[in-house]
Amino acid sequence: MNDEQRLKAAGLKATVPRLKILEILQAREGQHLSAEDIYKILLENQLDVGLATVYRVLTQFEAAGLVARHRFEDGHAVFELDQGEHHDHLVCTRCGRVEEFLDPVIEERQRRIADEAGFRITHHQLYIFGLCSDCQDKG
Amino acid sequence: MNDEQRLKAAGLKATVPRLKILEILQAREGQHLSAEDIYKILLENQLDVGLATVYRVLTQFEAAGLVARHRFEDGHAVFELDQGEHHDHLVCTRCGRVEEFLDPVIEERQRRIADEAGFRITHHQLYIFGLCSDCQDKG
DNA sequence: ATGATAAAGAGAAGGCGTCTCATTTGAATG
DNA sequence: CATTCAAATGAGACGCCTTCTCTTTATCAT
Ligand SMILES: [Mn+2]
Ligand SMILES: [Mn+2]
Ligand SMILES: [Zn+2]
Ligand SMILES: [Zn+2]
Repeated sequence: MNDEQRLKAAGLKATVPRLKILEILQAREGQHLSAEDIYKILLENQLDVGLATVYRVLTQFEAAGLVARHRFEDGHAVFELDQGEHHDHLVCTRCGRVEEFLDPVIEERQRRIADEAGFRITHHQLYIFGLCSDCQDKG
Repeated sequence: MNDEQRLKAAGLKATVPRLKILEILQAREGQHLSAEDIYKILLENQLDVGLATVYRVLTQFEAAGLVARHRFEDGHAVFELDQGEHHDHLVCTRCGRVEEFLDPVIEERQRRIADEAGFRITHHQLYIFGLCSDCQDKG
């Protein structure tokens, strides 16, 4: 399935901004990009896309399950492609380094906790903040 | 230890705004209040405190370990007294209901994950989002 | 190709939080 | 208790990320 088909499968028209943003996210898997980051990349590639469009498209992608939105410590959102395989994050509060992990035990426990509270889970966020090995040395 | 002593122990002068905000938080344990909420409560009590002061004090309280700051789904921060006993949250995305929980297994797993990645944990955030039992019925 | 409709671009507007600066307050001192 | 001065406050301006509004443009079914 190509990008155009992926968008249509999500109920979205295959427009130039959407295709380009999807392309950018695919080319940078593992990274966590802000809307502004993506906007700048578009401009660098001679693409006249409005910042508002970037925000709109990312929100639509999120609703369609194509991307995940995260709010690490500082408040402004970052995005990454959601390839079906969920993961959580370790974030260094000094240098911003991000490590990804997946712990089946934690995932299972969460389901159980929600179950006991009568909640039907839609999603969750687990961010572990701290200092990475490099930053522990640098004080 | 009374409130005045608690503030001084945290290296903060015992000022009227600080004492009142601490009092409000204590009177509403279990709730999660925004800066605006606290500001309104102060005004209702004939206390002329600026909103900027509320933000400043809450940030100082957070740094001193007196309160915990959370960012549930919508982005704006809420605060609660930090009584030493950490807990995490289940949040209903429809009605805003919040349930608190503490899972020793999850806590332990987090320490282990951080350890293996060489991170020194400072804190973490775990929010489970979904629909509470009431909201599942109402569609 | 044409038309109906969704989407985009530009910039204004919104909302939460922070900063600035003149004024007041706390608490240490005499 | 009066004095003193750094620390804290109040008011409002400001900043930043994000969303909204409105007109123009592009997509896609026919
Ligand atoms: Mn990630
Ligand atoms: Mn809580
Ligand atoms: Zn680091
Ligand atoms: Zn609910």
